[in-house]
Amino acid sequence: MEKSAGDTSQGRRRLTRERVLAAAVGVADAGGIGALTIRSLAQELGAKPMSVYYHVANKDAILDGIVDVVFSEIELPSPGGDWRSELRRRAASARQVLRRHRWAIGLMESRTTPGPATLRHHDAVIATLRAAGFSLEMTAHAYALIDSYTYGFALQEAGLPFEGRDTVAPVADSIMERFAAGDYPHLVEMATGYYFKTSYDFADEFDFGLNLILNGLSNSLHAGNDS
Amino acid sequence: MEKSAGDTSQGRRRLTRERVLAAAVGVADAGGIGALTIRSLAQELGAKPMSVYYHVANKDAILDGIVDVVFSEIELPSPGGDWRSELRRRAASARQVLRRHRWAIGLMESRTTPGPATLRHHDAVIATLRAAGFSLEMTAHAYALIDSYTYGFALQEAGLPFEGRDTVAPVADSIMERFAAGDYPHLVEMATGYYFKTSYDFADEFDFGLNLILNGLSNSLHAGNDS
DNA sequence: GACGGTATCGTACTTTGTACGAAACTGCTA
DNA sequence: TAGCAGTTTCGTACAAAGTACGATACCGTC
Repeated sequence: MEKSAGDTSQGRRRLTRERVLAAAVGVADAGGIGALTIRSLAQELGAKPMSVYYHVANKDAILDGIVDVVFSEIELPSPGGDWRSELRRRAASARQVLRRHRWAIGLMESRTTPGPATLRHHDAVIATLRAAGFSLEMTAHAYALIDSYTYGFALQEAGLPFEGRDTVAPVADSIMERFAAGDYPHLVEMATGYYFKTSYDFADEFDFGLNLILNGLSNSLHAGNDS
Repeated sequence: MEKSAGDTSQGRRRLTRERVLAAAVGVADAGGIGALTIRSLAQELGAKPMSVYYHVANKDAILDGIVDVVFSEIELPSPGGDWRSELRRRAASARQVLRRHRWAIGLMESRTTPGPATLRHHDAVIATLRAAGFSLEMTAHAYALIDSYTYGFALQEAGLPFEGRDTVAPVADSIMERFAAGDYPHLVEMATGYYFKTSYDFADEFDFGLNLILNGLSNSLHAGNDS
């Protein structure tokens, strides 16, 4: 009749909202968002399904919660430093985090109640832009632009059937079969002539676009106009 | 004993994959993707649940299918015309379509098997870039950039708790309560000083970013280098 | 050692996807 | 016209998942 010993795999100590959310992130990371059920979550926590409901209102609250957890993992830009490198750093961090938690980007659409980490994140980005000298209007423009690009890139990455270098080729063949009819000639050209080269990694595209955007914003900033 | 008369609301004629998918889009548009169940879909079609399974393998196939339907609604750019206006047109169309079907953007993450309309769409964009004189490498860059921005913008729009002008103010108050503590000062500054003005419409941000991107790409094209 | 709040859990109901096979329908041939 | 072979629709039933409700176990305090 020992107390709090002999756990299966996970810790058996008291549940908390934080532990619940952390476990939920773990389950989603491991098996996709579809694998995240109250029952699987409870098992991960070494508890019974209904126990998690003491710490979380319902599954929607869990989804809101883990989105906020994901945001909390993104490095914040600091309004003091050079705005371009700060924003570059946070964009790179955001992309890495969203890569680590592929399911997150698909969740962001449906969650309209941002958590504290999410708000803090947005606040820091706006602060950085304002400190750099952007007007309110230009800050809105820049903010929408940068975030759209960052999350959009992550969205595309999440939809790719392969990941990184070397995993492209195996997938290529099965995909190419569907193109046998000769439709989509330009897609085929890009695929065979560029994408399917083993040296290609879609992730490398990120920097090109980000640089172009930051350069454009820098010009707008110094020119002082908005278009 | 009349034949094929006296329907309730929807047509009672034979089901087809197309009708099933169209009805699915309708249900999702009306009540969100969460409202799309086999049973609700069957009711919309004036049929019984199991009947749809003759035309569609399972629910996942329906999700794949309606994503492709959404893509089919986006205007294609034509490789002949001015590439900037062509891409602007298709970007605007894409945004409108994704606004009409808010649920679609959240679905794109999980669907890794693109349908014919999706492939045709991508093919047309690539064709336009190639026709404009972009190299394979630059086409890849431009493509990733433009699409990331377009879909990312739609993703952000979908997550907004309000829509368009005039609907901002009502939501503003309830949101502001959460900021009472004084955290997020820059977010508050943007909100009160800019976003919550009744003249503000987030949708207007789209053109600014798109112009900046197209200008940047145009420069890269004429300069002939990649960075 | 009794007690009141805190935390966990057992049971059971509802919703949803869908397997399985039967029934209804359709066009065609004898 | 009757029968037949697909083709299409549907009835029944079960498993997985969210969660309401109330009971039980735990835990620090007097």
